[in-house]
Amino acid sequence: MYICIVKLENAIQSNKFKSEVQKAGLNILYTAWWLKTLSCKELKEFGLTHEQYNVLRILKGKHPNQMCVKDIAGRMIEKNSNVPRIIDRLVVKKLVKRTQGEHDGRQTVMALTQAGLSVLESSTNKIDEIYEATVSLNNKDAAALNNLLEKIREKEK
Amino acid sequence: MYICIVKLENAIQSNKFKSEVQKAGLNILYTAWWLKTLSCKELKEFGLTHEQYNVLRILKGKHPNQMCVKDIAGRMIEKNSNVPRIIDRLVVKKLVKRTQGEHDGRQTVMALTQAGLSVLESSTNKIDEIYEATVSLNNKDAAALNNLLEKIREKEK
DNA sequence: ATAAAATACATGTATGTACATGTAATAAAA
DNA sequence: TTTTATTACATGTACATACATGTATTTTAT
Repeated sequence: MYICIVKLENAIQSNKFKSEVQKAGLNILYTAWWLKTLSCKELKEFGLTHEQYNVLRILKGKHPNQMCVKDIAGRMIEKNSNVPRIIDRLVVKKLVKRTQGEHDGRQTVMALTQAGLSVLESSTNKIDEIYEATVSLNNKDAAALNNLLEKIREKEK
Repeated sequence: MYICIVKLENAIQSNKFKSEVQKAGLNILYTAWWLKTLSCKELKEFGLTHEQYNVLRILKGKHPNQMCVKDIAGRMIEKNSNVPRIIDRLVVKKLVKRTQGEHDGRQTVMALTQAGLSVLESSTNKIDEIYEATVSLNNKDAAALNNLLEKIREKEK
């Protein structure tokens, strides 16, 4: 049991930031890594990786209907994820059932199996629990954070 | 030229968030991916990956002195990075010089080469430029964001 | 001084990212 | 209708992550 290193300066052992904006960039990257690590540790006992969990969560959104690869990819957090290969592994574990598309022969369509649904539910409970215990942020702060993050990304590209 | 998708709801095509806190978690992960993609695209023309750039930046902090693997690893944003192998690639490109430690034979110590310093400087200029043009956040907002992110991580673990 | 423990790093494997390219099915154009 | 373009996905490669394990060197304990 030890106190988590809070300050970015400690986490990456540097205090030479050009600006608050540059520091914010690093802070977002570091916090994302921290959050990801947090849930990965929990997911491991369910035999899932972060991205496999993400795909299961997305599939649940349409359950018991099927989704094609493209629809899943569009909902992934990391857009360059190679969805077909993540699904390969979920199919091997029988958490997802994959069949050829009917009205469009190019598509492969996926649905959660009963096992997939059940693993998803227990792992989600576990992650919610950990977040509850570890991510210290009230609703008001979370809303402020959401606004700031969306502000960052608002420029044309 | 198109307008960047701002809202997380659009980015991951979902609006079923359990709470602002859960949404904030996803928002951080997505924004980190967005930032990373932004700089990766620029780094590519310098033949660098995100993590290789991070190592060069860290080495510059002590330049022209050397650093060992452990010191570099402690400063990485993603703590599970496999520093020895990232360095392998930088050595091949002659951006970093690696030698055996003297006062401790277990260590390998690294320093930037002149080429490494020069690539680092031009790529840093390019990235600063892109951030300036794309990351829309003023200093006050950035400071608020930094506080919120550090607040998230403040719990014991 | 010798054995045991710890440290610093290298290496191996499964999985994922980022991106290029290939292939079959569908849609659009001539 | 036939050609051409596009779409949806599969596959390949280089690099990175996450984690386990191996190896040499140093430190500590006996």
